[in-house]
Amino acid sequence: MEDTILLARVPLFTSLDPGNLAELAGKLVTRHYRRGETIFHKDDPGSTLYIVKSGKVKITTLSPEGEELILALLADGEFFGELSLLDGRPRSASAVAMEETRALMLHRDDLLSIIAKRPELISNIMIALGDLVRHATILLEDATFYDLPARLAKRLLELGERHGIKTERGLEIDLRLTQQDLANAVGSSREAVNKQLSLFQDRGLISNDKGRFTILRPDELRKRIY
Amino acid sequence: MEDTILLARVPLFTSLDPGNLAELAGKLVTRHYRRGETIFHKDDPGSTLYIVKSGKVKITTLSPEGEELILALLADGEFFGELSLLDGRPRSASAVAMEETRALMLHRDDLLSIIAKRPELISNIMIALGDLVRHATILLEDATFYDLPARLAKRLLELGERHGIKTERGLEIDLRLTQQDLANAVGSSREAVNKQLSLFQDRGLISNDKGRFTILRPDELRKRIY
DNA sequence: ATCAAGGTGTGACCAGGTTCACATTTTTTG
DNA sequence: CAAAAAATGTGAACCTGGTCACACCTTGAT
Repeated sequence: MEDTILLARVPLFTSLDPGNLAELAGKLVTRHYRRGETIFHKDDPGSTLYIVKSGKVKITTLSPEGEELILALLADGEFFGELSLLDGRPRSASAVAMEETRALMLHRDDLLSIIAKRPELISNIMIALGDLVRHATILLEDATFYDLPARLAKRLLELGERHGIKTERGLEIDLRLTQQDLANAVGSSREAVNKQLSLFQDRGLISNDKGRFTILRPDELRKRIY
Repeated sequence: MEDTILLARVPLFTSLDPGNLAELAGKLVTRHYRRGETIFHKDDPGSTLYIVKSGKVKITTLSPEGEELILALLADGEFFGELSLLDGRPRSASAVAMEETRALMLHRDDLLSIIAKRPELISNIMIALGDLVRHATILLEDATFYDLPARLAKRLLELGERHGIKTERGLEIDLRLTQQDLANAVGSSREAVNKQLSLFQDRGLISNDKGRFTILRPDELRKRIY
């Protein structure tokens, strides 16, 4: 079963052996989402964890006026929704499919029953929650300490590390991102991001082909961060 | 033992019975910190959780240029340092005593041995970590969506809820805060905060007596948030 | 009680970024 | 494939906050 292979690559489940993985895989259901479809809404109750099989998902919150803030961008092999599963509180953010997406759903009870068998899992879970705290803290630091060029450079580099594919030309970010998406990911306006991207492009630091960015000179981009 | 009484009020340990609490209390050591003393530094390794017995503690990070960002302000009965204890990674922020402070120290192994006896604790722990994620996310939303007057009003109201003492005049925040502290807590400059505080004061929303703020009209302050 | 260090109040100036307003191009979908 | 919807590029005007520069208070140490 291919799901077993996917699960084996999920950091949460590294400590499981093939038998556990197969058992776990047996409990999972795959769901499909269309481009733009909301997987769950902020403030909804929910106790499911999702593992992306294919496609891309953004984790977002909205301001009172409806502006979007992107907290994370996820691709296959990555998971989300763990927070509400673990602490039992409502969703802290929304999850939206950015393209046709398939995801495995894991329910709280199924996770708990695996934990009962393999308590070592708890340490992976702590690390996963810790990552959420640490990531959110870094985003906050970025927002308060850095100006737009720095934040944009930093975010592009992070996306390159997380979603990058090495090509002859550089590191291609394997996501289709609009300028509005990028603006929502750095907490700025679409226009300002457009102008800053043009500057980066003019200087040959990045290139863009129909929403796919390539980082041409990571070293130069990194210099813009301070 | 008075420590047992303190422990009983810590949310992490609500599910423990008096026997467990007494046993736990036996393992704890009290440490003293002077005003301004650093309890731990960001990026240090560390696996201790601290419970404030008396005094006030701020949790901070620094920008490359040395500007401070205050992530949280803690008073007695509150705990900090749980993140590194739980995920084993270095400290994600620093902790500094804002005044003469006493805190109980709990080591990872001691917590683990209690968990082994009372596994229900794990759910409290998940909630504690979840709170960290949710709090950091809200700070990020504030930073990206709200302007200075709104952030300042919001932070003052939050401090009132968390550290407030009801008096005849209003809700007094039981912390001595400089304008610089407040600026660091809302990600702004000391001067801008000074001016905005003056406006709030002129309109009778708050008052300040030697670093102790009182919220006189919470309803009016709340209106400034949008 | 004195003086240094730290905190506060305030104005002038400046800059990064927002908002608005379009023209143009690209992508999606019926 | 055509029309509609989204996304991009760019300039002008505005404005919130940051920085700088001081004067004036408080507070804390000795």
